[in-house]
Amino acid sequence: MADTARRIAHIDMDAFFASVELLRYPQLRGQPVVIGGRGYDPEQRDDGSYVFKRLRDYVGRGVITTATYEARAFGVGSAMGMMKAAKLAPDAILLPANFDSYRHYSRLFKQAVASIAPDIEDRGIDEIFVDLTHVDGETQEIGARIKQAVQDATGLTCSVGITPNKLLSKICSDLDKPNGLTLLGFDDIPTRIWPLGVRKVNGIGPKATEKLASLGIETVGQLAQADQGLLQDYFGAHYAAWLARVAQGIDEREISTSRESKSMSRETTFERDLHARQDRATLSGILTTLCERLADDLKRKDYVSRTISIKLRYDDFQIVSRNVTLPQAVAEPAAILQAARECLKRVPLQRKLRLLGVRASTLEPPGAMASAQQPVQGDLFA
DNA sequence: TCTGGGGTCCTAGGACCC
DNA sequence: TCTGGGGTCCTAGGACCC
Repeated sequence: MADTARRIAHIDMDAFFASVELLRYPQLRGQPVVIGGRGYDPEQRDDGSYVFKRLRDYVGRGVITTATYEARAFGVGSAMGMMKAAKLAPDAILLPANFDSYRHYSRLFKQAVASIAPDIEDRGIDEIFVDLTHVDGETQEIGARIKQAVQDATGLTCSVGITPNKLLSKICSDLDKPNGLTLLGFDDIPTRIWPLGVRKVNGIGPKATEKLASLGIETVGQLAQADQGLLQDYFGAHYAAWLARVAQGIDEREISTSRESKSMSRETTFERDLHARQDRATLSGILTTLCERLADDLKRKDYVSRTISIKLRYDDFQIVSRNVTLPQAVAEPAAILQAARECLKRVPLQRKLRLLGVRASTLEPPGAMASAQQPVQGDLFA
């Protein structure tokens, strides 16, 4: 289908986790608030009021997952380490993440949009793509209706971009945050898109941005003018061709309304770095728990897995992974644990560890369920 | 004591098969 | 005294996204 015929919306909830928390704690409205960390909750006084933790009081590892716009004014943002954030905004209110609550509001917001336009592609807990091509009405008016429906269902605002494709809509939903509604057509690309930094493009990350900068390419417009041979030399034919299309605002991808999971995983960062020998019992317990949780996830979603992987992050942040593909798909915790131990044997364990993870991929419906597994054996993390 | 946890997709090399 | 060539599966790592 030609892009000119399509109307694609990208809908992004504004500061989602933090906004949900403000529904629960409206007294914090207008203040810098960040979500992150673990192992604490606001303390409730006898009179029902709360004692909130400040960012400066936090000890431990972790990152900020969301910051209110008041907190962002201090330079605090998503994925920033807590210690760094505490230096920038020591007095910001700190709240722990409450994923059950976010999932609840996520469902409400998606249902509200679905009542207006049913062709929805899930892009995580707080954003979606929606195909409005066959929805009656003016684009602007549909956008306003969607925002109102989300507000009515959740009490939360979102930002919406509506353009002929996913690439442009994703960029546009970000142009007027929070509570924005941005429409754009192909004719607007030179004036609205080309001045933007390449990093605004979904799929151009930190590495590619840096590489492009080294070629003197900072904006999408400069990318559009770049020599194709040069891009190929630096990025390979495939990515170079994609970059060229993206710079022209070309993106033919369809909305994908349902997708099977490709993998499921569980991982955890330890409160302190652990050593394979000295902390063997602790690590063994953690590995067992991860495998049990993963088995629960598989069971809940009704999958079995043929490939089990482990992931380690050393104290120097180096990541290694090992995986094993089994003759029979598995879902039982003991079988996953056994496979994970096999993987562990093949990984260097001299350095201290910061993170341990287990992943299940090559997922299948249970069908012919895996036969009974051998009892777990071996010494590693026993 | 900077730097979470859950994902997807791509690349590249080796094994193995016809 | 050359070492085809395609296809698939498996493994490990890396970029990127929310």
